[in-house]
Amino acid sequence: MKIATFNINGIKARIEALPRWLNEAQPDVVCLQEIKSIDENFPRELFEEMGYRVETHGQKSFNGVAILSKYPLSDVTRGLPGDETDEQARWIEALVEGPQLVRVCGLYLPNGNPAPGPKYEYKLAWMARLEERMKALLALEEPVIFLGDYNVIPQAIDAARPEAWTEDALFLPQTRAAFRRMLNLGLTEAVRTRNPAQGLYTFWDYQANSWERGNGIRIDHLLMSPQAADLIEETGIDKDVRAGDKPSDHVPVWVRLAA
DNA sequence: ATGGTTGCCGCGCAA
Repeated sequence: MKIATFNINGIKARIEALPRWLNEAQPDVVCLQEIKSIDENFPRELFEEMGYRVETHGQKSFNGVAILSKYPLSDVTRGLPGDETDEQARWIEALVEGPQLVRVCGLYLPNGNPAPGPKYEYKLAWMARLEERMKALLALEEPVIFLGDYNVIPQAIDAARPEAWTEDALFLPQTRAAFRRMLNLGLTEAVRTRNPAQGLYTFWDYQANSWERGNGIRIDHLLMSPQAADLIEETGIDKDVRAGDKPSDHVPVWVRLAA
């Protein structure tokens, strides 16, 4: 079972690139971020015709997350618990009823810039709520994957030019400490645990020829519960997608599980 | 490089 995360930066803008990648990569489950669409405008039929179930948690213009799955989805939850006043669509959770029962939590963690400021405070508060949700689901001792755009550069080796990010909300010490706390709950970061190499990136800014210059960062992650980590067979970053026609600024990241 | 680019039912903002 192949499970992926992909920040598409707008479903309308990716109406060709996303199906193209789905046909090539054949993932069973995909968590999408930044669909930038309300539920009613999401082209669900397009993906249903490709054999996917579709669950969305949309928002007008900004944010918005979704899950595509070749297997039935149940127990769908929209919105990260812990703050009833939070209106931003950044969290969707579902139980995938495949050969393995796996819970997937698709997340779009706030960017947080500029820092310091209210946006950074919101990011840190959101990360605290995420940690609480992780604790609650880890207590079930079942396969769970928390995957998406974390907007966190975990270490200096996760940026081509780490010195350019020292004041950025994606790389500030408080941000990295909050991410480290999540790993310390007992979660395994799928890509890094399988590949310690430098130069693994998942995002290249549209600006300043970042892609051509190799100026990337690694901010899209899959965090696995112990029961999910035990099933990992392979991980990957579909870097070539960034060189395709009308690409997102992020590329897909995936894990293949046993069975 | 105080710029640069992309997407959003835009009229600036978020990334």
